[in-house]
Amino acid sequence: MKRVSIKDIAKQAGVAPSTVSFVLNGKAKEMRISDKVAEDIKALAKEIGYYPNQTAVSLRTGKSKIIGLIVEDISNVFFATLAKYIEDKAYSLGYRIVYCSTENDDEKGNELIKMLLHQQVDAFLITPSKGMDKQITELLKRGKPVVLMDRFFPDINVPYVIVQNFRGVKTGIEHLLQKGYSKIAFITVDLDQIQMHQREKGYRDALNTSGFNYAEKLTLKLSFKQSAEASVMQIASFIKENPEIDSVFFATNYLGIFGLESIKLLELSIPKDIAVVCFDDHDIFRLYTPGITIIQQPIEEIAKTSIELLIKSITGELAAEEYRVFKDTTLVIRGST
Amino acid sequence: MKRVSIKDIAKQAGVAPSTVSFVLNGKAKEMRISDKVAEDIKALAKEIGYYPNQTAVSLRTGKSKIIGLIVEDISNVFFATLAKYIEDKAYSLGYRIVYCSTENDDEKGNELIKMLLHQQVDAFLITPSKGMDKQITELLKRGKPVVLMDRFFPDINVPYVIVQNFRGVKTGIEHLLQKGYSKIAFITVDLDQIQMHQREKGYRDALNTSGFNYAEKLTLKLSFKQSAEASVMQIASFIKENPEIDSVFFATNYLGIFGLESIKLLELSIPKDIAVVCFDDHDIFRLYTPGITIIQQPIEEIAKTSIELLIKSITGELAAEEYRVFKDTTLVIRGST
DNA sequence: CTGAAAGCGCTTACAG
DNA sequence: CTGAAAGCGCTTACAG
Repeated sequence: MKRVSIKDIAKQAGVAPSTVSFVLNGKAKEMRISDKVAEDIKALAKEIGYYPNQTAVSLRTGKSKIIGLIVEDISNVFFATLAKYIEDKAYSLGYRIVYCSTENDDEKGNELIKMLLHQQVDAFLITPSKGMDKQITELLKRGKPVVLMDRFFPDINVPYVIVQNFRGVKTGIEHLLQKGYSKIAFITVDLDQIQMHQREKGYRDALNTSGFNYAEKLTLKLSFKQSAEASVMQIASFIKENPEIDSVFFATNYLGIFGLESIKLLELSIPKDIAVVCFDDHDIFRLYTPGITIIQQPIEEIAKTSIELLIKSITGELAAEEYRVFKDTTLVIRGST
Repeated sequence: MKRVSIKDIAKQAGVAPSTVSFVLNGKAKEMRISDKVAEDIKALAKEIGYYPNQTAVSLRTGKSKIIGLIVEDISNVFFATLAKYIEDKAYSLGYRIVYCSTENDDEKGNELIKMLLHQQVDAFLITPSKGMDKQITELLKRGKPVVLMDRFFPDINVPYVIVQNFRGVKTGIEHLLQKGYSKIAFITVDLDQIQMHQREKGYRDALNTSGFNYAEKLTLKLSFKQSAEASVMQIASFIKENPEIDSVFFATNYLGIFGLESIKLLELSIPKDIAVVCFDDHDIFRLYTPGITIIQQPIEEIAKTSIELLIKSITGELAAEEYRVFKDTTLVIRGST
């Protein structure tokens, strides 16, 4: 079964290939092709089951309709979920997605970007890791549309979609205050990232504007590099040393606490009467159920908006004011009534 | 910055484009092009940073070097992990991966296959759901290489890579017997799938060949369609009604038990002194730690072998004897010493 | 040993 | 209103 080409249709319809192309691309009116001819061609194309050869279109137009999705690790739930929503949205807009994982290896990321570039990828959707700034600048220099998700570089002028970190944390803290908790421990990591700073600011701000005093000693910054066990131990003794603590806010799920034993241990080291709120949902918090409060990231929205920005960027409709998009988080109380 | 084409190199090297093409495709010897010319061209290409336009190559050769990965849901851990390993392997072999999720919707799957087909995808890697048999037959009819993963259709003659279901379960049961457990409950679902039959057979066989009697009443088949709560209740009363039970073997993680509450409830309804073994690792079993035994599926091996078969199939080197590949499971005792 | 030419399937100025 | 022609960048018989 040979594939039908535009030529076959032209031959059968008794017109030139170009006429067929115009009709099928909706340029019949523009090219002032008679309605009858246009209708005939459309009917014939449908009957025959014609479908344009995307490769030929790509070669001719220089557009592949392929979006490169670069994440840290596609097997990670967060990125996989993101990928799912991106897939949905992109396919409905006529784009395909080619994915790859950098595994936080800048060299690999570099290599992948280079490859995708040569493979005629139209545009890029990236959740960048720290060292990818140069590569992204390079993409922009080459005129490739790029949208960053979940993270961003303040120094690079590129569209991004991230979460309302400040506001999200503030809502979570206010929720605790409303419930009558006021000695709120804030547990975070020592990463020098904008998101983390914003979250910490949300904590302070919520306390101060609510008339409670922000107490620096209730903030615990874990070293990102230490072992899961060390982190758990640190949290446990922190809580013991500050018996006034009535609640804990985890600023991130990237606390470096992995492995079921560590998580179990963490659970055991937090007394049952201490309320727990955490930013984003992850393994580490699966055990705190029911009653735990989650500041949930809107993965679906991040995905959809990112694709939308990217498409706009491809078609040149993206205004500079739209470059920065912040999505609101949702407060979810798990399993409670 | 304009892209360099084969023509540019030809011009600079003072030869014809075809000569450049031959050299760069390693056909210099075959075409008896002088070593000097060949070396010059290679050096020039490297210096200039030449990279072939894959779209043009695709159009000309009819090969896109794109593999379509069709799974049920890319956001699911199992499939996402599979995707990760497939990505690794495929990229190293010069293939890209376009993914899509069927969401167990046959119509959507149909649509996706059709689309990928038109988008010039070279070959397909599929974890098929029940209703995809016709679509897969259609692909084969069109001469597209296909490899199935994790599931298969006994009636369709297509390569597949699955797990040693029978042997895996047998190993798990024997493990329990060795530990001194002999009243082993077998909990499965009422799906009429080959895998499930093989697993049940593994259970019986292990008991019978070890000199213990297979007792049918210790097998519980849950309805796949009922709610998570109903399943948990059924399991709980099953265990209560059969107080001789000293251990439980879960035949699958697709028991329809989702949601943390249900899982917690399940955990509570299984007395601590009952040993638990389960086929494959999943949310549902995360809480049973430490001490739980997992019959782990080799996702990485499934992925790698599948790609290898697919590539062989593309190049026409796949012999019929290689069509069926069975991978061994691994017995993992979680968290115990 | 090497080059000129055709052609993959499409789009799009250009000429009637 | 419509068609002939060029060209996207490559590969591969074919001719010398």
